Amino acid sequence: MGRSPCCDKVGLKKGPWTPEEDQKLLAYIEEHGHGSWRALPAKAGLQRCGKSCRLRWTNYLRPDIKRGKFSLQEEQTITQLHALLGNRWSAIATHLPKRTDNEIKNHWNTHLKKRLTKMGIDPVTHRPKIDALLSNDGRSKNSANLSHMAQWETARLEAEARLVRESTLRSHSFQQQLTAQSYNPGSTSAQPATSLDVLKAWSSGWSKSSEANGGDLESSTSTLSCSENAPPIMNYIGQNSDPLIEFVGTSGSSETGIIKDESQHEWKGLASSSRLPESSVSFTSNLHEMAISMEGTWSPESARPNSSQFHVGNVTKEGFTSLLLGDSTVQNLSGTGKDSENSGGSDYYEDNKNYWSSILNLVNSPTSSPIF
DNA sequence: AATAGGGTCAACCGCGGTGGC
DNA sequence: CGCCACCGCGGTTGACCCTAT
Repeated sequence: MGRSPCCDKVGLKKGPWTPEEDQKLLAYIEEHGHGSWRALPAKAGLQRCGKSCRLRWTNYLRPDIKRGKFSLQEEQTITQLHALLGNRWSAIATHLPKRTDNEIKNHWNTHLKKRLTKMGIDPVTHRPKIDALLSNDGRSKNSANLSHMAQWETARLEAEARLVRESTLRSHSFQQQLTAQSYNPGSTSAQPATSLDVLKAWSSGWSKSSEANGGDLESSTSTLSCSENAPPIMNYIGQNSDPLIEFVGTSGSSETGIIKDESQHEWKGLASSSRLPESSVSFTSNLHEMAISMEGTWSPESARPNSSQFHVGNVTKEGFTSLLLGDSTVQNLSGTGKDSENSGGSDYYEDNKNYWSSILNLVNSPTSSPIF
């Protein structure tokens, strides 16, 4: 096809860069800019392919790169954004100034992911791995989950479509801003920006509609009628008689668990066949891109003492992050008296709301990417 | 001191998206 | 409209480093 031969060309060097090569590349870019990466190596006198030069520049030589250990703040940011965006490292990197996507990806894979795993949290979904602890019959548990998922996805689509309509009516100016960002040309970070703004809009839209409707939305199947306090995302949990907690991050990778894959397929199928208004379709698409869903099953058993190493059922996502970062004060959360039948109650919702609020704060932060 | 095993991270690979022709 | 060249992204690899034995 039209793919460039790149490094397959004979005579081109591969492997680690020497200081001399670095110097050549630096000197050339400082003087001329990189221009066309493909043409650069010849002009700079390098026996490398353009791709290799670009990578070396963006991941190592660029002057605005911060190297060294990640701070706790950075780790928290990565964890939260990963919960939100999945493996979209470039999008995550836009919120960590001076860090490259490659560096963040490596740090996640070698440190943060392992820490989460050790804590019994699925690093893909950012939810506790409680199924195995709760059930001696993992298969039946999984199929129970799957059967719930179709319901959740249907309800979610309905809810989102409704929110779209409300949001459109309520905030025309917001829509203009959203549209402008969606079509921001040449910016690879535009998509996450849009998605996160959608989250913000959704959150605010919900609180308004909640006030207007007394928290009771029209659809009998809607999951938006369950909690007075929770933001809409949180409302996807708890409609069922089972309190639910599951975070399914839509990442670019395909090797994740059965539940996540099934969820995505369900979603796509429903989205393609649903009769949403045009604007809703794009909005919904963005929401899906936003990579947040919550489904699956959770049982009060998980909140009982001795049910697991820590009371995962009560640990909020904020708690996960803090646990990950060794925040003992939040660790205590998991051990407090929330192991009753009220596990899925207001404290639970409040904690989860806090988690997502922290993400929203994160993306709203002035130190974040200028796209916000 | 030698070495095996695990961890880390820079670099590569291959794919998808996009724009020009 | 289709082809091609290019760029950027995410996944993977492998060389190097560190630590335990």
